[in-house]
Formats: sequence, C-alpha cells, structure tokens
Amino acid sequence: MFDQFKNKLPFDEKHWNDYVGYFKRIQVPSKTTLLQEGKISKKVFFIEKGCIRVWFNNNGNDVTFQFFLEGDRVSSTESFKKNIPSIVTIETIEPCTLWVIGKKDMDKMVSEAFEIPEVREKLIDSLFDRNIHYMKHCLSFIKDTPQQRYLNLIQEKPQIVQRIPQHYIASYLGITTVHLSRIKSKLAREKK
Amino acid sequence: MFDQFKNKLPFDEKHWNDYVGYFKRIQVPSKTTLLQEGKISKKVFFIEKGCIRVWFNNNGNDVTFQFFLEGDRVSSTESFKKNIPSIVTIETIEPCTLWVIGKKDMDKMVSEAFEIPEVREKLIDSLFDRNIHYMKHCLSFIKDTPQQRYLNLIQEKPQIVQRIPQHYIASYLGITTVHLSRIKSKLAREKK
DNA sequence: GCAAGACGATAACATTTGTTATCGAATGAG
DNA sequence: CTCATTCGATAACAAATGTTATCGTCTTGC
Repeated sequence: MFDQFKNKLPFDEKHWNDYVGYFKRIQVPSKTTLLQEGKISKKVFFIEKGCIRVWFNNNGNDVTFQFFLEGDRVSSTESFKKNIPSIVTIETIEPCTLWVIGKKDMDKMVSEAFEIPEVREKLIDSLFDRNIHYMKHCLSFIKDTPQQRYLNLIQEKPQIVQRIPQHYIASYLGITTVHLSRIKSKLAREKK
Repeated sequence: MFDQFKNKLPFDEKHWNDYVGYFKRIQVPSKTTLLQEGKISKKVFFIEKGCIRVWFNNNGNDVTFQFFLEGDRVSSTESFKKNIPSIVTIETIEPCTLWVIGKKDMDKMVSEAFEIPEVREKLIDSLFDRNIHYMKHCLSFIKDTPQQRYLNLIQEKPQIVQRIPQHYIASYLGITTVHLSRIKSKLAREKK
C-alpha cells in the first residue's frame, strides 16, 4: 500500500517493515486544517486519496501557494525541520485519506537514511530538486502572462483544474476569479 | 581574507589551511559571462568585489533572476551539482574581483564536510534556507504589487538599487523600465 | 574631445487586470 | 426536498501596466 509513496520516503523498499508502524492512516473531511499558520509543524502527511492546498495569509485574503494530490507528501518543510512557527496553513480541499507520521519517527527515519550513502544522496538531490522547482515557479511569474501560467498548469497538472474550485486556482495563479473566468472564456472562444 | 566568505564555505574555520589552495583569485571586466546558459557549470565564484547577475533567456529578452554582491557565493547550483546544462547565464555587472574554485576541489571539500556532523547539518540547513528564500520570492510575486516589491528590494538590499542599472532591476521586478521609472517618480512625489 | 550608443524620464495611447455588482446554476445542511 | 450559500460567468467601469516614441544626459571607445 506504500507503493504510492515509494519515491517520497526516506528509506529503501526493503526497510518498509521496519518503519511501516510509524504511519497512521486517518480520514478527514474537506476544509480540515492540518497545520495552522503560526503553529510548529510536528507531522508529515502522505495523501492516499483527496487533495490539499498550502496557503499564506496575506492580511485577510489567502494566497494559495501549492496544491497536492494523491501520492504527494505534504508538510511545512521548514517548520518541521527547524521547529519554527509555520508561515503557511495546510488545509484539505476534499475529504482525504492520509497517512501521518510524527516528527520523532520521521527524524529517526531520516537520520538512519543518512547513514546509507545512496539514500542520503537521494535525499539531498530532492532538496536541490525542490529548489529548482521553486526557482522555475518564480520565473514563471516574471516571464509568463496569467493566461500562460494557466495553460502551463493545465499541461502539468490537468487534474487540478478539474477538481479544484476556481477561486483557489485564481489565487494560485496570482489573479482574481473574474480574470480567470475571462481567460477561460477567451480560450474557449479561440478553440472554436 | 576569507573572512568575507566564512559562512558560505562548506568547512570549519580551522580547516582553511587545508583548502585555501583550491581557490584562485581572478579579476574580470564588467559584462563578462562567467557561465553560459546551456553549458555545464564547473566552477563556483565568491565575490570579493563587484556585482553579478543571474538571468534566464526568455526568447530573446533576458529576465534577471538574482543579484549578487560582495561576500556572496554564486553558481548555477543545480547545474553544478547534477552535471546538467545550466538554465541560467551568470554575468558580471561591474568589474569584479572573484575567488574561483573548480568542481573537483569543491566536491572534495563538500564530501569531507559531510563527515563532520555539525558541518553536514549546516550544509543541509542552508539548502532549506534556500528553499524558504525562493518560496518567499515567489510569494512576493503573487501578493505584492510591483511598487511593493521595489520597496522591499530597497529595504532588503539597498545597495542594489544604487549600483545596478535600472533595466536589470525592472526585469528582476517583473516590470518594464518605463513602469519602474513611473514608480520611482511617484514615490519621489509622495515623499515631498 | 567627440560621436555613438546606453540610460533614464516622460508623454500618449493601448492593453491587461482589478473592482464591484448582478445573475443563474450548483451544492450542501437540515 | 427546500432554502440558503457558494460558485462561476459576465458586464461596466477603474486602475495598473505595457508599448512606442521622444528627449536630454551620461558613458565609453577611439
């Protein structure tokens, strides 16, 4: 059942039995807050079913920063790692089935993983990959129009556009719902 | 003389003598390309004097992504780490005095640093810090107006606004030079 | 020192994006 | 099932931002 998260876990397939007991399966309704902004993150979530968004509070109106779907790992990484208050809120969008692991267990896993050179290398690589991902995300805001960003999103994560309420997508793209609506209708018109 | 880079180097102060020979001091004129987009990065630069920008090629017009000043370390991190073609170009803005280290030496330093737990921890922390930095940079494009981003830049790196040509700053902020000019004159008017 | 080009300010106009309001369809609680 | 609420589309208008062009100043190479 962990097939889904294989490449998101800091250990090798053959060690599953050692660690599987660390994880707890939970079900939560939609709009559940998994981590509140300002709190210190003590858990990491793996999504078996459902979707989640991570958002920032920008004096009152929320700014959606990332979406997560089945097979993804979700946490406020920096809060979790450094024991500092999270700057983001983590919230379910749909009813979710999640696997949860606590900080102590996760830390144990990670530190043991670090003893194995190739696993260590994989973990560090994933940090670099995250960096590259964020860089490109930034860049997209500088060089692309909102319409282009919307098209990119459709291309890269088509499920998101289908499953997720439009106002979350608009805030993710950095525009208003009205403008997103305009973009959609313009694209539909051009398609004909 | 390495005081300037103390916290950017992957080893402890007391090991300087072991490594100092790896670095070469060079002087280059302004507008020198230190790494061309598409090439694989084999060097890391440390700025003793001068400033540098990192930019993306966006079909013809360049998009400045980051500025670096005295004391900063500059490289195309992902290209350097993974031996893949760089997506960015690194270019001097002013005549620069730099310290350069090649990949083989750098790798040696890093792998040795990883044997020392507290240095390893520091290195990994810095990867997380980079992540947080990029996240916040992204976020700024979603939630702030160009004027606010300009004010942030003045606050965080006042030197940049003073030393760096305006068209680079405009592209860094994601706006045109004309618009930056408007923002500046508007701010000047309001100040009076 | 001079000429060519780079740089920054500004204006006029065009386009994009935000704001507010309205409407109908979809959704969810009871 | 029904009513209240949420969600998405659309319109009219306002504000922000881009485009193009012009001008004067400042660099820079020669």
